[in-house]
Amino acid sequence: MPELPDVETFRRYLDANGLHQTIEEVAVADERVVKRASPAELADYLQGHRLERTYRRGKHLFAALDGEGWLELHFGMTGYLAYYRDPGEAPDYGHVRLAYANGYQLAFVDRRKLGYLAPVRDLAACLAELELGIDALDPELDAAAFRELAKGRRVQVKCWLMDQASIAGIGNVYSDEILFHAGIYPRTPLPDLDWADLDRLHGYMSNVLKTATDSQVQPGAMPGDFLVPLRKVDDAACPRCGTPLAKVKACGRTSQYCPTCQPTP
DNA sequence: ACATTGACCTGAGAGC
DNA sequence: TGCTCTCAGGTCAATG
Repeated sequence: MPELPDVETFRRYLDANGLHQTIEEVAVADERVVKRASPAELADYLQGHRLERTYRRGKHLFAALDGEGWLELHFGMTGYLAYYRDPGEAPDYGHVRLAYANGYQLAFVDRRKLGYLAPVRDLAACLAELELGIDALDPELDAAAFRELAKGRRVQVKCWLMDQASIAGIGNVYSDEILFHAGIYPRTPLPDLDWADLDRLHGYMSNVLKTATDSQVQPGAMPGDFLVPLRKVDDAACPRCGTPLAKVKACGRTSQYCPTCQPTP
């Protein structure tokens, strides 16, 4: 799940549920999802404090502690948050749990353990170290800035969209979605796109990411011309033209596309 | 520079 | 039913 729309949805979930309450206890069931600290250090870092506000850059989520410091949350491929009171509701694979003073728990759930939590003492330094580019939905990333970022790059367009150091937040699923709406074949070299192509791509990037976020990343709530709900459907047809969708490897990832709407150059 | 592959992890789903 | 195989929405390092 966790591309920009997913992480933005998690951010709103955390805003609605996990802020402004004192963390009484931190339980780490698997230390592999704790980075840059031992489980004891993380517990020490959080206990007695509150999370006060959130910040998201690309696929990375940060929660500010009261006083100094932040908590970083990265969701890997299978991570999400669960806030609950009844222990019977505790999800499987909740590798880290924050127990709040109000009796609720916030679990960091990650079946494959490719995500992590980490204490962050200096947010600016952390962002620099992660080498994250501008957030894909940052208002400053207008069409002109988008063209500027593409300048000089010779990668395939899908690789570029997924390059977190260039633009942060787009992964395999939403790069496919964006390229589908823009009518661009995923393996097209970036230099083959003209300004009109890049402007169109930029427009659909914003549009697709906002639309997916608005639908809270529920495939059933997305517009009828979205590919996301068709990802795991065998023999799916293009929602626009009915051509059977095809798959191709790009950037080492399986990419779904419509051979008619996204012709190979 | 760029593309590809394997590793990190582990479960879900397909095929036998 | 149970076993084996392949694949999965993210990154990173190593290799061509």
